[in-house]
Amino acid sequence: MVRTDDQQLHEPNGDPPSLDARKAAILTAVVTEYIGTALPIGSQHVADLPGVGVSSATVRTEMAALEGEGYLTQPHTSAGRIPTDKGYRFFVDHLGGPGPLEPVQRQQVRQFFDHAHGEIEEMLERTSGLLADLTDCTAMVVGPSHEASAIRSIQLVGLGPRLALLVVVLADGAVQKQSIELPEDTPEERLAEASRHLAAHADGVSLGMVADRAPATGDRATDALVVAGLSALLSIRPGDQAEQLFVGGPSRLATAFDAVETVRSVLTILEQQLVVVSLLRDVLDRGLSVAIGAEHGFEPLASCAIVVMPVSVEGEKAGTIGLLGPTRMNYPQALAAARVVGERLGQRLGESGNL
Amino acid sequence: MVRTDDQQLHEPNGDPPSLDARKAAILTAVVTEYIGTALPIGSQHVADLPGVGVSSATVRTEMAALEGEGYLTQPHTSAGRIPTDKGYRFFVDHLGGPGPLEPVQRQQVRQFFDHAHGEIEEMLERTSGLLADLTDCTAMVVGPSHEASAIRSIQLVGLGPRLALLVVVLADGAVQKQSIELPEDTPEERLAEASRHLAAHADGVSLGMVADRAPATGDRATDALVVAGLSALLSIRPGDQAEQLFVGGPSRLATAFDAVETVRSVLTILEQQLVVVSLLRDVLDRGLSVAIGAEHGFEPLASCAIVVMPVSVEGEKAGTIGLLGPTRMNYPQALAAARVVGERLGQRLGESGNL
DNA sequence: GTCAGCACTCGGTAGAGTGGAGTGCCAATC
DNA sequence: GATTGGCACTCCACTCTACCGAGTGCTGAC
Repeated sequence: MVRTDDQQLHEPNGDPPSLDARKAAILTAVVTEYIGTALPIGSQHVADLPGVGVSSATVRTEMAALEGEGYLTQPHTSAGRIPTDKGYRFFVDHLGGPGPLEPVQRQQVRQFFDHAHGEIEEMLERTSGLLADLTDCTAMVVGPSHEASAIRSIQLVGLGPRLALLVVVLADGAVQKQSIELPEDTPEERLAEASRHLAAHADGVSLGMVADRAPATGDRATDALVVAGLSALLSIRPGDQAEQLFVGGPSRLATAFDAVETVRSVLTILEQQLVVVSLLRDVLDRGLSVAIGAEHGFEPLASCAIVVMPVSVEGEKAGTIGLLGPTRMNYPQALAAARVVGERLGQRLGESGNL
Repeated sequence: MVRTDDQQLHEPNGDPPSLDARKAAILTAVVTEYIGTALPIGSQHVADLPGVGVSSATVRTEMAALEGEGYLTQPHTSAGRIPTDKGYRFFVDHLGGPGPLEPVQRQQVRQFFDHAHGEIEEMLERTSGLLADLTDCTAMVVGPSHEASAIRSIQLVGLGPRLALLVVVLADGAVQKQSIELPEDTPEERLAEASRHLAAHADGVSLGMVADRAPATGDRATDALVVAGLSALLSIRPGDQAEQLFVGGPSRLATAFDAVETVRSVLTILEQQLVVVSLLRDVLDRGLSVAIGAEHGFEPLASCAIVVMPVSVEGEKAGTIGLLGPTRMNYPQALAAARVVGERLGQRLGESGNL
């Protein structure tokens, strides 16, 4: 396992690979073919490929070596080779970044964002669908955290005799709300008055920075209302749950895996919003853009790979894009789609959101 | 297929069944057992059950008759019987309405609604999860249509130099929004002025009833803004899409079906919000609370059954609950859970929403 | 009408045989 | 010394067969 470090990686993995050109070419060929066919790749098959100018016997020798070094494995003797997680890792690390997208897909993305409009949540939801379409993977889109977004408007709206709604509009276009119970027969004016006080106190302040005490208003009943509003306001940002998750195309999982049990367990994970969001964050925090198999350290997803791509608006982090597929997913395509969609989404959020 | 009509059904099916008590008991036994085991049920197995006081030979005769009448079928000769859609239909029609829920589950529902609070959308989302937990089916919750809900507050909030957000608060606690492009350098006061005019025009009016023309304000720039706001307001209710759909526990599908292809196709359906919502409405419109197999006339879900339950607040329709599972789903349990959760949800919406 | 008994059917499983894809190794070649 | 064609070997996937057992339909007795 110990090996000399003769190569710089943009995604170091603790065990920097050192493969000569031919081994690299063969490994790449196996990965590419396996991604396409999902069938073990034999030496003859590789030798037949253009770019590999050696006989199958030579390929066999090299493949045996690659297996010894942990890049390839055999489902059984006398079968072809399939890549290990380490093999995929090498492949991904040597892609040289995400490639370009197919022209048709470029067009699809352009068209999508040209017609995207209106609500931010709806757009994020539809973006997850777009990504799923582009990549045939399940897509995850994490919306921007509203923690740092300034409050643009804050208002108490009466809904019934004992019920009001605190409505907060943020600078990024998000609207948050929280219901508040009222003492019987609170007059409309008192709601308006409390609204004004809350606005004076919190307008322009970022959601995460709102002080938990407001100056007194002079009227005791109004003060009570302001306190209630403030506590509702503070409850809007319950730590981690701030980010919304949109999952697109979960049905693709059933295409990717043929064991129904695998599908079930992965779907179960996807139902847990918090787990998914923190998993994505975790991968990003470790500086990875791809997590393959066991790399993300999350056992139930050991047969999956995850592609993550931060979405940023004018340099500021404004969300995350994720793609979930089998370890034999089409990495170049997934990375390209994630990059392009991420960029366009960031632009779009910048146009409309203004963080 | 033509048969005499000697029995009233609360869910007529075009071909009212007439089975003597013993046939009915045997059919019910087969359905119940098959729901539990997912294995074909043999005559011996049925004869062993308490309540069926005849020998397996007699059961065989009856089962052959039931098969002839289309209630049962055999996967192959020399296998036990499994119910047909018609068999399930008979079973469901003769349940005598949804039964009671298990005490543990009752407790679970009570606890859930005691702790439910805050945002309506979040509660509906979590309700779908609750239903999935209770029934082991995929749950669908359709939120109330906001068409008839009165506007309580309408406001234009400036987000950037060329962008504003129209925020509409409805009496049922829903908040709708739509972004509006502004002419360069629209002053805050003009937004406020336009907000006031919009409010005067639309406040108290139900979302579906807003007139598409507002009286002039006297100022041309403000008028333009009001017109823009009004058109945004009208675009908020794009016909069918008004209802929000929350899907809970799609992973249960992977438990229910062992063919990954079935799972994939059903998941694909669930991704199409519009299709699901109108499917549920369609079933309800036909006066059914259960649609089995081909009954809903939707080919891709031929191996599924759907349980629907309207949610009403003070007699007004305020949403729909749906359960999706295999035709061999546990109907009594599903119906019971749907009824109880539907009732509690209606109450809850009544408390907080005030339609 | 009910039931025990019986012959029959047919799916599922286990075991044997076969074909083929792919491997590892080796000796010949460049 | 690297490369390659040749060859023996392995082992999966598939087929065929036999067989067990669950379950059926039928029949004749009660």
